[in-house]
Amino acid sequence: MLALVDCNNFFCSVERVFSPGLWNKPLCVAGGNDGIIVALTQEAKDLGLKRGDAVFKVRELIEKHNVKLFSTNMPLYASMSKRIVSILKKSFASVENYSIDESFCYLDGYESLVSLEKYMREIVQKIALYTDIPVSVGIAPTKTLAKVANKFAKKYKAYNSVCVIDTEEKRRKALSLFSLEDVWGVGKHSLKRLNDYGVFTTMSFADKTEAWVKNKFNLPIVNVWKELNGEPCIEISEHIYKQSICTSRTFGKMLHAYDDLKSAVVAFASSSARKLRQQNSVTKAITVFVSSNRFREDLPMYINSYTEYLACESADTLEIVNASISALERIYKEDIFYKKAGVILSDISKDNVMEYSLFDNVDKKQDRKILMDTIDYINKRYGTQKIHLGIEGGANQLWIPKSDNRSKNYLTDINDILTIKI
DNA sequence: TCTGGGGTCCTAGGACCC
DNA sequence: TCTGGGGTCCTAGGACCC
Repeated sequence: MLALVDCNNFFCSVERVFSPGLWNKPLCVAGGNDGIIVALTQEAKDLGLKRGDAVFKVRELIEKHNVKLFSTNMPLYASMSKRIVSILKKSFASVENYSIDESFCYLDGYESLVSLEKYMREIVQKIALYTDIPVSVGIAPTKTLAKVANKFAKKYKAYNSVCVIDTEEKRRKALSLFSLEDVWGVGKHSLKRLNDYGVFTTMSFADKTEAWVKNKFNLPIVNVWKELNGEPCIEISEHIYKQSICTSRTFGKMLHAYDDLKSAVVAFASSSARKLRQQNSVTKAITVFVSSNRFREDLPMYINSYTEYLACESADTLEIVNASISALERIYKEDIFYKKAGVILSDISKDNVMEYSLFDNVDKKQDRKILMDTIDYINKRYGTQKIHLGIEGGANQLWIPKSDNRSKNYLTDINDILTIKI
């Protein structure tokens, strides 16, 4: 058995922790550039707002009902996420941190507990006590069934935050009430194909024979089918480090001049390099992509990318930045208004298996390593961007996305710590 | 005026080998 | 009419996830 612990409306709940007056009010969190809604509370959903709505299209609705709108504040959410994961890690031997707001806890060895359900409920209370974040728990023999159970725990108050699928009877009951499009791993495309074959409900899909499913679908859907029938197929995530690292932004305004675009790309490359070093990894491939505004039909459309390969692995900001500049030089075109760009690092491995080039000056490598460590140390201690490359530009970088409604960094910046008056 | 940012896994098909 | 048979590795792009 395993338990999926999932935070309710995570981004919104974190904002509410620091604005307690908002617990029963409608609130939304917008994505980068305050472009689209990425998270919203039940109260906001009840007003007709949806995840993915373009903010400018629903502005009227938001103002009419006095919906509180926040810009994304990832450092705040990441810090809160860490606190919740650390509570789980103290309670279970094996925890897989699946996403910023979800973790799988493996319950092998915990079966002897009088009641798993009761134990999980205590953890829910502990998380609420320590962090104020409401979470829901789904317990089942497979990840996909735990996802199903979790949805029930969220949807129906009577479960009191914890739902268990541990018998065949409960499994069949849950699947007959569960919408096929909500099944983990069934996307738009697969849903349509299933519908075309006359399969419209989760139960009828699970009740198909294995031969039928294998004959018509590829591995991912076959695995979903097995998991719905109680056979675990999705392993514990093996990757202890990311296999690709991306930093990309939609710009606050369109960029035209090469130098402006270059500052953005350099900043993204530099940020990706920092993330790379954080997980003690090195990269060999640096991809830069640029794009015009895909919604502007009156302007020329342009999307392109180029990948530079390093002679040998590196986590050195200067090397990665240089590679990204030469990639940008290959794809930059004049007469284009750029709206988005990004830098992707791939071909990543652990830095302890790093190769050195026969033609490299070893001293230089060591010096660079010390330089990077020092920069990371200073930026960690005194704030990101305290030390950065000159070509990233100053404080008025043109590419910086809009985020007018961003909350403070209550948990990660000493200057933003809340003052409580008693 | 304004339409996000980050990941993973799988597969088909090309390039290459004997 | 016939035009080998069998592999491996790599990559771009699709599908899906939060």
